Amino acid sequence: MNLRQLADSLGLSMTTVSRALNGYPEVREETRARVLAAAKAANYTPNARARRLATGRAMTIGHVVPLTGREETVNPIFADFLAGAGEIYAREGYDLLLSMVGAEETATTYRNLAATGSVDGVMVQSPRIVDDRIPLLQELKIPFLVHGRTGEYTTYSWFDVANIRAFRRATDFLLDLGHRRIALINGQETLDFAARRRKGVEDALQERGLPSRPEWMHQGVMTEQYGYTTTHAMLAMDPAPTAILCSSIIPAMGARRAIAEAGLTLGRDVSVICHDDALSYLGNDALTSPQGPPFTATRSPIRAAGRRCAEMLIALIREPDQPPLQELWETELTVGRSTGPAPAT
Amino acid sequence: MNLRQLADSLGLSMTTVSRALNGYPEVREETRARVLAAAKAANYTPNARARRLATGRAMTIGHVVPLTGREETVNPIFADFLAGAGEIYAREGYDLLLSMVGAEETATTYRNLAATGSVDGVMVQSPRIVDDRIPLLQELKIPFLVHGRTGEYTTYSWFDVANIRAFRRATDFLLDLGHRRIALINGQETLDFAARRRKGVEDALQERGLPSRPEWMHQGVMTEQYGYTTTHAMLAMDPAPTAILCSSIIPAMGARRAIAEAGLTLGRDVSVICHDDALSYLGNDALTSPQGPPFTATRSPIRAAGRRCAEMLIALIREPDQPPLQELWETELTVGRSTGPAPAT
DNA sequence: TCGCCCCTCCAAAGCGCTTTGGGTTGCGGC
DNA sequence: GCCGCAACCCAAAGCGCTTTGGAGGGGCGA
Repeated sequence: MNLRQLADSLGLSMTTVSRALNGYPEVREETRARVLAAAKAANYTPNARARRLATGRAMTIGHVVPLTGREETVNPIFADFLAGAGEIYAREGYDLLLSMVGAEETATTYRNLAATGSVDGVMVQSPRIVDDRIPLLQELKIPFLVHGRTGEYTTYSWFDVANIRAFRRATDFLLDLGHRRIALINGQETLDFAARRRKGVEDALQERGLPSRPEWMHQGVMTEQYGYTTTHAMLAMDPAPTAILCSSIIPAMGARRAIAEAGLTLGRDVSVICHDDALSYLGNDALTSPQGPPFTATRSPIRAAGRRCAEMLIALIREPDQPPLQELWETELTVGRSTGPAPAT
Repeated sequence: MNLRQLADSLGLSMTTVSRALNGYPEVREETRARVLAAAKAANYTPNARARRLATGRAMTIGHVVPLTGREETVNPIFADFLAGAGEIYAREGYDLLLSMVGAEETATTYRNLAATGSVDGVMVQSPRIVDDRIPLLQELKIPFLVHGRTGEYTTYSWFDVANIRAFRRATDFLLDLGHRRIALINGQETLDFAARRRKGVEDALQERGLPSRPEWMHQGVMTEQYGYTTTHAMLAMDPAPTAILCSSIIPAMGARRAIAEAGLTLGRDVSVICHDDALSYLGNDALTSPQGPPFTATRSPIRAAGRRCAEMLIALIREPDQPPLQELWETELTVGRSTGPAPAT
């Protein structure tokens, strides 16, 4: 069933039927009702391909998720981010076009999406400290929103969490507990968010006149194994750190494993704070444990971020000539069972 | 730059240019070369929207990922599965349309995708024991591949791993180690794969004349917390199980946490076997640990499954009238450090 | 030289929708 | 009775591509 057949069956023109269905005012309410009833009865849905061509809008948003590292690891936050964004897209009638490619191919991918016109806008994730995707997308004149930020960030739209403040606060929290030997297990510091987090840690240390010791400042792809091996190695040092900051709950779980394996107790012998994106299958809430959540964490639900990013991007698509939208969310420090006063030694 | 402009600039018709670009034989090689050179110089890429309308093919594949549980948890395997599938789609020129919706809305979503013609085929994931999506898609006459299987599974195309055999084998492994008190932390048993895994466990127990004790057979959404709370509760029982099978590495990590917290040693006091989908950020390989991988596991890389599923689905799209494709992969039992002989008691 | 065929290329007709630019009709005001 | 204006509705022109059904011209055999 297509528009022409529906129009013929109603004895109306395609124009009128189209207008009736799309809510235009030039059609009598009685006629509109007839059309809607017939469309429903015939189970008619406009062909999206034709509509996209006719309107020039793809009603589709592209997410290009970069795979990182040799193993092409998928950043685990991305599933929940997508779930959040997808909620909004579905509500607003947008489709989601997903493309997962190695970091080197992302530029080509964006270029292609723009050239073929298969999307109305794109989401940019995990920006690097220097990231050519942003000038590229500006050149391509395609609406985009950056989740995170980098470089000269007054010229484009972004959504970010206050990474420096979050990690500064977390470090202060450890310092206040008496910790002086503080380590960082960070994401890859070519990524902007990781660089910021490191700065937060260093700022806090510096303010108290403490050096940041290179042998305790680690960066890498944030897997569980990475957290494990790094912690394992650091615990063998003399002196060993008494507290560890982790850039994500996943390496934090690896750290926990290494600590347990070394016969130490988390939150007593070694403290751990991580950033918690509130991943749905790695919950860190207190629900099930009356003593509080397992990890002390800087918390910022990634799913909510996905929702907000989607809203902002859609706003940009609808009103392309507005000034850049920028939004910075604070994180929340939730105290859990993974931190405690620095051991006496 | 569109096709007409390119054709005009070359002094050729749109027909010829189109044919030259798409590799049709009715064009002289010299002309084709000229066209290709001009297209490249002008940075011409055909408009995908127009092409989709003209060809009637969407060159897009839909993935409808069901969110499960009250928290609308995203199954963690889905990111790596998508990464695998996306690799193949990119290679074959297909786009990936992603839709994440609650389990109740999946039917509507499929119906919509079919009606609007925005996809050429769809991937069905996490089939339930009775799943109305399969008859629905058959009725809609849209090519689909089921990742997993259910019901009368001769009539449609699917890809699955041998879940019964995998968990039967894992249970036998524990039994051979002397364990007699064996627990299962399973996924939701309305899902077909979870039901099969349970059957595998029960078959193995039954063969040795052992009962499967309901208080040790658990099912739920496979989060880390779920593994933790379930294990925590079981360890407080008298007698407590000496071995636990987990349906995924994520609850297994929760189990490990509960075991450590109870002052017990994994692989000595309590053994754990899990199914390992080889998630990229939760690696279980031996690379970094000479004593072997952390968990003994039935292993089946989900990313490879994604690749294979994509290949099969594309084959179905290209040749819709062929008999159903069906493929069953075996899992591999990798022995790690989480299992050991049953304790003496 | 003629006729046929093959090699190249082209005009035009879609694909199924939206949207522009009118046409008709009916009614109130003068 | 005529004009102007809403209120409704329509025909047709796209959107940018693919594809059908030729058309023209050169080479070859008769």
